[in-house]
Amino acid sequence: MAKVLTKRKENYSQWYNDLVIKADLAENSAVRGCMVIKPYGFSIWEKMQAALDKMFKETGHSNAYFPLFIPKSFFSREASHVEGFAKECAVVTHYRLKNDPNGKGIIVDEDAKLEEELIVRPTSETIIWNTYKGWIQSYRDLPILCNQWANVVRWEMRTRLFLRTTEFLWQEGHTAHATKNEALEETIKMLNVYSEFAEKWMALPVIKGTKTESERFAGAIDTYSIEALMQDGKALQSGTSHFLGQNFAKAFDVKFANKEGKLDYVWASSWGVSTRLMGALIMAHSDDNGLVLPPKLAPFQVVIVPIYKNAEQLKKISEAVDAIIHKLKAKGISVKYDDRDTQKPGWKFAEYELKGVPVRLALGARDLENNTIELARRDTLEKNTYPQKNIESRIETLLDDIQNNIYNKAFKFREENTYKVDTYEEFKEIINNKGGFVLAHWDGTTETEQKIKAETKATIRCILLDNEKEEGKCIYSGKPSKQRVLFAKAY
RNA sequence: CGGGGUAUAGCGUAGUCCGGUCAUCGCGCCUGCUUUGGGAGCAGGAGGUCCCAAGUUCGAAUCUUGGUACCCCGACCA
Repeated sequence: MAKVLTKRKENYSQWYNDLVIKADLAENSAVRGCMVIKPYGFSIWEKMQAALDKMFKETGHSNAYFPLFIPKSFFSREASHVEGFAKECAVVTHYRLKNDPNGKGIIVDEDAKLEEELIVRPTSETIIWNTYKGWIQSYRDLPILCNQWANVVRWEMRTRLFLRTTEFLWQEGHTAHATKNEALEETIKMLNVYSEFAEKWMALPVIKGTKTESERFAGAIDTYSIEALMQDGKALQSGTSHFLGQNFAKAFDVKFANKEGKLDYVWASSWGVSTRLMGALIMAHSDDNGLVLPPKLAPFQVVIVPIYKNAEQLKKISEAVDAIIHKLKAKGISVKYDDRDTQKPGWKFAEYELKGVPVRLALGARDLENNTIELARRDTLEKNTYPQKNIESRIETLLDDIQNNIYNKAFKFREENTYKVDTYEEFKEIINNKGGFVLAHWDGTTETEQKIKAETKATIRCILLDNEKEEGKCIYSGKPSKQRVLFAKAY
């Protein structure tokens, strides 16, 4: 028992840290706040990228790439944008090192000071809108639908693997439109792409909504987000889509001639998801034995472990396994055959459980005699022996079952941990003791929101999009409210 | 940036109060044999700038001073 995880009940955040390390997903690097994403973790991210990228392209977007560095002056163009990001920017001031004249190592060459400092992008609206100015003259140039896969840097005070790191990987879409309506439609369309990805691929139920003014993206008119509930009762913002209005067009003077020949500012959206989704994936489904991966995002969906006493036996087992692998691959199922003789079967079982491989097959001498194979599913930890014949069809069905089962489990958890409350006492009781989503009336003021946050640490995660209107009274101020909003403690 | 901690082998640790057979133990690693259907057993072995620097002392992982790094709590965190 070399690698045991802290139990979720004992210390949820320790459990998360243990899991990330022990499942070989990522580790802290020599650079404070920056992580190394290890091959196994990165291949999950690649699966996410591939699925999202396909969805972006199917909705008409193209990938492009913009610079890592942004001239400092660009940031001051949009007032609230700079205010939102100024405190967490990494700044490049010099472009050369030299040998220390005192003989100790190398130092920054003060003669190589930049005329204008460069900011390492925390997000790319400014450099992109500066670029779009050159691309747009007429309504015929619109819309522009670009996405970029990139790394960004935000100098956070406290970091956690995947959930908040100084450098992280993400995609950011930046679109330009001739009309307000079209930009708004785009914003909603991409929010829906995100929620579909979360639910269909990550098996993660999410709630769609708009952010309140205080939680809004710096520079946006409206921020939409998808919110997921983690197993410890905290919310994780898993993706955002912003309606930017004409804010950035005005800041970067991007005008176009419309059909009537009149000049107008361009309308914009931007939207993104990051490696934070890895954190959501881990925390939503995993258990005290390790990671639980949805089959659609698992680096390999099936692992096969041979159990043998000698080389001759292994050869026979491998022949039977090869036939099964062939049939699985024909069905598009990814499979890994682990016939290493450096690790023992029991070790491999524990290892692949820790890594969340959805289906494990084991085949030994006993099975050779009976033409059987042992099948274990990760989500329920059930284990059974079946005939080898048609095992590929059984697995094909099973993978769908697992995908659905973990979604349903997460959905049920969210349902059981979502509360409607009408008094502040009840609200505090749930937020402090149970956690989860709380639907409550709010008077719509930032002041009330801040007071609730200060007293309970709970914030308004979003104002639900598909929420029925309901008259009520704000739980804090008692003032009238038209609908409930979603509160939770958040990551 | 405030408050509190920690730094000993690849990882996790004991020892620090009270200076001297004190560098401990577990995991991991290497070799051999036996094993292999849930993280194997036995035997042997390798691995150390006790964070760095200066000081006190016959003698420092241990005491003093200064530095550095990291962790936790808070503040901050579209």
